[in-house]
Amino acid sequence: MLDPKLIRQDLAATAAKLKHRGVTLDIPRLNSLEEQRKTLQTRLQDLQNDRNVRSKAIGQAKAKGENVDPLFQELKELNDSLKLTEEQFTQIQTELNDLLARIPNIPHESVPIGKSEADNQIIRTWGEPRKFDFTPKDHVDLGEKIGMDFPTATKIAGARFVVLRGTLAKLQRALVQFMLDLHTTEHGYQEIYVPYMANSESLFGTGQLPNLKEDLFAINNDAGFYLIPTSEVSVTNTVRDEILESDQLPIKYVCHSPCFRSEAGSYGKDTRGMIRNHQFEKVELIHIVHPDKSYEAHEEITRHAEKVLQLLELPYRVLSLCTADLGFAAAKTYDLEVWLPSQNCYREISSCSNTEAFQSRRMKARYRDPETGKPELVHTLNGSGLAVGRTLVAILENYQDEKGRIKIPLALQKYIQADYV
RNA sequence: GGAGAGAUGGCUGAGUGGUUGAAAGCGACGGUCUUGAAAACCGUUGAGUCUUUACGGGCUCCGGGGGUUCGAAUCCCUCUCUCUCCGCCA
Repeated sequence: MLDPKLIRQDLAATAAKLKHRGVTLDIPRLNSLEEQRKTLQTRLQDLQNDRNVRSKAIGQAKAKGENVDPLFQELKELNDSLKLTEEQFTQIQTELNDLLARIPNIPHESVPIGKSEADNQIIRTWGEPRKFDFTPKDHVDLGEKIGMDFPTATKIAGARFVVLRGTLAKLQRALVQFMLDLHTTEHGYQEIYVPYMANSESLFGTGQLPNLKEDLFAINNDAGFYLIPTSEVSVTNTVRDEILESDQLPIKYVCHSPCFRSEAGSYGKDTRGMIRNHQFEKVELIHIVHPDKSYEAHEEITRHAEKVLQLLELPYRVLSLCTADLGFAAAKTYDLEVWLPSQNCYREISSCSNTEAFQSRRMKARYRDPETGKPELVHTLNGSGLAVGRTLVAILENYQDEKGRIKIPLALQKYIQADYV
């Protein structure tokens, strides 16, 4: 959520910045709603004040044993107009809030302006794509021979699921273990385990609701749970409605979880293999930081995700997403893209975003400023470190030999006692 | 699943219709005292929001939502959560 003050006081400039994201604000409507809100709220509060004062007077008069009947009559009339004003105010306020809740974050000034993903900016490239003296197979061809089973997954659940058996299942587990160990021992994260279902307040807090509801799996029960599309939802919401002491910051969590995405709207896209499944494993990095430190933290979290790829010796590049490609909550995002030989291109394997106060405002996640003693919004960041399913894909494809065997990366050999899968 | 008890400020905990945003204690902060510290004493100490250049003033909030009433932390309905006992169970 944007600061409502921007809508009130700086609407034109805000609209101009959002225009780069391809979002057009309905300025006349916002202005009109805001004007009505102000009028109604002032009127409502005056009426409430009037009611409070008079009601107190009744209490005092009664205590003295005076006749209070005339006072009753006045208040009954006042209450009628109060009720009416209250209804009008609530309606306008709801309308305005619904509108505000659907406005995405404002891109940071360092974000490249662009019209599509083609305008994303390459920040750096690491490693050299391997030269093959044979035609590299894709992860599906490689995987099917060693325990990657799509037909069985389809039977159990449907399309966009996978069954992994034997060493392949173990390889995925080794990747999780490796990433968690790296981030907890080398990068100073605290490991955290969280629910894989979340309520709508949490999904609203991180920005998946109301706009991105289509991407979620809803649980069909009274509690109104959703399966988490990323543990960012659960982990970031640990600080929802909290006022943290400033010495608690920064908070750095690492969390392994499955992620569930409906992939509505991506029909026909990456239908083959493990690239885009309804369920996948991810190790997520979360920072809760002082607002002055969030861009520093953004570089740090990105480096931490990169480190995983470096240790696995997987070639990758870092992109700064342009204004048109930014996610709803993000002010700035670096995507990490890993080299996939079968596709002869780089594919997203991590996304590291600074949401600034966008999520914390929705969540009321604050820290106490030691100078003023006042609560202020924290900044929140999230980054995949990494998407485990896609890392598995990258390893299969980059570490294959001519016979279709997969060499185990050096960094994983302490987790998996084999040279090859 | 059955029976019961609860949910109040950073914490403990009073408050069952009328100057109660809320006693008291603890904690925290500031001050006095002290060479310094402790103790003691005095004072301050919730959040959100609206309005205002500012000073200030107002409104809302006692788990969430709804209702009764001139007036609700207090009464009613409902939901959520917590605790105790029983049953079941990874």
